[in-house]
Amino acid sequence: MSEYVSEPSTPDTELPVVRTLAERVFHQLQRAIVRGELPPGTRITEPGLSSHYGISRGPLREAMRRLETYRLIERVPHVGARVVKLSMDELLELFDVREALESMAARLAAKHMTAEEIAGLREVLAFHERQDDISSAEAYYRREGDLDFHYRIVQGSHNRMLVTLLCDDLYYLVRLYRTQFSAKGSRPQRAFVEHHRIVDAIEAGDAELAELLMRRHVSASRENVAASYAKALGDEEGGEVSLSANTRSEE
Amino acid sequence: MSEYVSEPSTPDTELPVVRTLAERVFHQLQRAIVRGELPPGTRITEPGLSSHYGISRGPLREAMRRLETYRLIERVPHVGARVVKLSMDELLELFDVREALESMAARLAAKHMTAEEIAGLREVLAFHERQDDISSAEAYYRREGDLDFHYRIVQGSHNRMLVTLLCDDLYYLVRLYRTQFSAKGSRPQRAFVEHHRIVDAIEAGDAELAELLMRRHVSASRENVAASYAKALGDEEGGEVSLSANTRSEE
DNA sequence: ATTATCATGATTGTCGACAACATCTCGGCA
DNA sequence: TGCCGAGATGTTGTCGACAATCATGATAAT
Repeated sequence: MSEYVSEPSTPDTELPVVRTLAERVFHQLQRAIVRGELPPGTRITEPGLSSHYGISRGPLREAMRRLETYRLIERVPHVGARVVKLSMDELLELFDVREALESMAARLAAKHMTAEEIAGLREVLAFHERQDDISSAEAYYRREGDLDFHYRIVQGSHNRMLVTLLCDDLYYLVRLYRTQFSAKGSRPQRAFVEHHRIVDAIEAGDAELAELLMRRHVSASRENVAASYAKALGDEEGGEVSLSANTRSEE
Repeated sequence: MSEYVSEPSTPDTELPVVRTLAERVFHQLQRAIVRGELPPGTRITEPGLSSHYGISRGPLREAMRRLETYRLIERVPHVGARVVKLSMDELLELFDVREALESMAARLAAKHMTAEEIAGLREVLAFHERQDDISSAEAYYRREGDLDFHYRIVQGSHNRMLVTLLCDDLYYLVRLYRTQFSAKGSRPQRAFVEHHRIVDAIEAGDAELAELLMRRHVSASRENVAASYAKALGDEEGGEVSLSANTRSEE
């Protein structure tokens, strides 16, 4: 996990120099949650974690507060905190938000993206295709790369608020949903085609088209997830569907 | 300020029972910042505020963390915190984000809004018009009511994530921008017409139209602000434009 | 047997103090 | 005179302890 494939110069999230204990334990907890090491619904207790990480409750509370802002945990005053429990409804809601924000990002990217950024974007795409040809089973990297693709477009919007919202606030939630619902990438071919068309539109500076295509792209992903879920729900004859339904969010 | 006009049953933000010191001082600081009592760029020092509010630094730090997540203050490790400094660039970025999210909200509202919610929306509109006829100078209430209009549509989307993002996270930033740039409401007639058409589309269940109209509505507001700013900038012949330029964000 | 009440335990909220760090000031030196 | 560095000062980061609150389980009354 920590070793990336290191091909198209991974976005390199600036490797933030951790200057404080709270930051360090925050990143550790964040990774643990996103990876599923702390399953959803797990009760988070301050004395427990502070002793586990060997720090005081002060920095730990700060870390938990930051986790709360990322919506990775939920806190109730005087009661405690739990790792966020994900529902299919909320996943679909997240798709709607992404559809709105990422289509806007694509629109702005078509206007503001530099030639270098577009080149980097094509590089990512080419790498994905190679990766897919070689070992199609290695869905993990593809998924990460998928996020990379969207990540770069958002960056290309040159809208700092948009970047913060999508890449900082919602990014980890998306990743959590993927591990949650054990997304098995499917229909990669179609996704690749859509990706290429989006880049084409961006390169052509066609803001409206880029926006429309990104919108369809996210929407199609949403419908795919919803359909898979409905099918899984039908297979269990109205019974409760296990959380790790065979949904696909190839992004 | 604290007494509202109390006409169309103000959205009544559930009046959250403050269960902890940190929450209380958080709300106090939030109000102080949004109202401009703590001007932008003001240095926030923990000992100062903790003694001012008569509480310890612990709860105060928690309040400041929450303010940071609302982007009302900016913190740098080991250095300190300041009330956020607003630039015109960031205001325009915020408009782009709002355009994306609120148009999506209007789309969803057209699908999911109940008859009661639509009736409440019309009530707000009617109240605004009355208010406008009587005392057009009382821009403050109109502006608040304006936010109320958008607020209700977002609520009508029935998308909790969208509601949280717009009403909880970005709401206070929008209010801060308004006090910042001393928005003097203009072109209220046109805004009213646009508001009515949006409600019509929602009532008709026309999602695409509602989305398009809301998008134009926010976009027009954005362009209005940008134009006012450009004009003010021209009036000063390239000189530095005062922060409280005569921009209008009546939306 | 069921429900209400209360004691117990654990967890969160709050506090004050100490340590680490950054900034500012002032003196020395080229 | 201007620049650099050491010390002083204030702020933030961290810690441990105490108080307030909530969940749990046992006990007793109906």
